[in-house]
Amino acid sequence: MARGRPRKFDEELALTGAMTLFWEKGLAATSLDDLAIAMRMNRPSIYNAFGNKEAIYRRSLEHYRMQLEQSMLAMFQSGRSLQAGLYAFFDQAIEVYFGNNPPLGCLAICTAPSAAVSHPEVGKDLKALIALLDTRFAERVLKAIDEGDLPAKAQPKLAAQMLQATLQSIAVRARSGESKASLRTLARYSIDSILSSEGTNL
Amino acid sequence: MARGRPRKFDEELALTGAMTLFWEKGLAATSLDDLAIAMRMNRPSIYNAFGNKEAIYRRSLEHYRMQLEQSMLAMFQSGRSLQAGLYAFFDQAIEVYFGNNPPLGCLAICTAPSAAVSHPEVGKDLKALIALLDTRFAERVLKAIDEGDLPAKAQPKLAAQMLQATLQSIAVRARSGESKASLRTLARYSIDSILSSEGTNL
DNA sequence: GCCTTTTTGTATTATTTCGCATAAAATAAG
DNA sequence: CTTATTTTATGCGAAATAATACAAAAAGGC
Repeated sequence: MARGRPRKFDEELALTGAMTLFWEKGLAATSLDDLAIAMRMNRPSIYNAFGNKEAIYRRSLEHYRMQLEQSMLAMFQSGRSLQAGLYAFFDQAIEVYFGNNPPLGCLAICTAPSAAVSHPEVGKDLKALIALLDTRFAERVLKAIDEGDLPAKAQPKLAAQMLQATLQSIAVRARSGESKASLRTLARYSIDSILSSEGTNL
Repeated sequence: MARGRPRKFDEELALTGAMTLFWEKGLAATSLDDLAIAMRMNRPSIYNAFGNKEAIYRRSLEHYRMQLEQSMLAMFQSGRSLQAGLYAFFDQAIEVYFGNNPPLGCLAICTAPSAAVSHPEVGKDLKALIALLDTRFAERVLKAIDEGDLPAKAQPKLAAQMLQATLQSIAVRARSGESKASLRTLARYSIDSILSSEGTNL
């Protein structure tokens, strides 16, 4: 098989290029001409391979989500304590948010909400991504309870939502021009505060 | 004075119309044709009165900020306790975030980050708005310390940032399609958790 | 009543953008 | 070698978009 003319473009590379562009400009402000350059393809090939602009954006978001899940899995599986694991994960997230100049924050949180109303499917993708993070954080907190690091009365779902709120806020703040140092501080203090309130318990 | 031909449009009404449109579609996806209809003006008048699209967006954001400050001031000045005031403020914010169908969340948090890189002045506006909220929340927490409702070792700046993180997350979640009830619950639990961790103190 | 000033509204222009039509190129199958 | 299949690449065309030019309209100042 692999019948016709072979593809010239690298799908992985094309998606990465598209993702980078969307990350900077958002969905609406990115033109297909810009995408064609960034993906090293010409427009007809893009339509053929991926579909319209919304479809490319959603693929980029999916690509981003997969990288994020890898990162969370690393936090999970390393033998670190809950606190140490969260420190490491947030540090890594901050590195990603500041990986460009100027800092772009989080692709999903900083660009998807703007597009979510005009593009309901993007809204669903965003909702699913947020739900996924809630679940992953909650699983990690639950594990800490099972291992006796947190009291049984701790509330994993609430802690998870508060952790994600912290992450989202850091993403927006990074893109708005706040310093990396101040956000690292915010991350550590917030994690400590959330864990301590779970520990003492209201 | 008031020399030339009188203005036909209502500046307040025009700004409200522009704000509504930007709130739904964001900066990039909103065309000047759409704006002209929403503002009940024709394009040349818009350029004359407000300038280009970025300038209109920034004016809309300023308009939004003023409404937000009013809301925070109300929370401040009423005789309510810190917790009750925060409950009321977050309830009101959630009502705003769900005021349209579908819910649009927060104009600033949901649409400005996407535009912030291509429009650096919008980025500065966003940063200033976030800083303003940090300050206002911190002032309120400080007042609670002065009045003996929180121990002196509480950290107003951290609590303020965590409160704002909660607010921002609720804004994004509202726009992504989560239910109003779940976000009210999240608000209350988060406020309680933040205040309790300030009360006990790490 | 005339002049100045400011806004309005029609129209225009140049550019961008999306999406596709069409033919050539490149490969596998028979 | 011929045919079928898939992708590439040039380019087209219709629509949308931003921004401005220009004359008419509507007010105040003298």
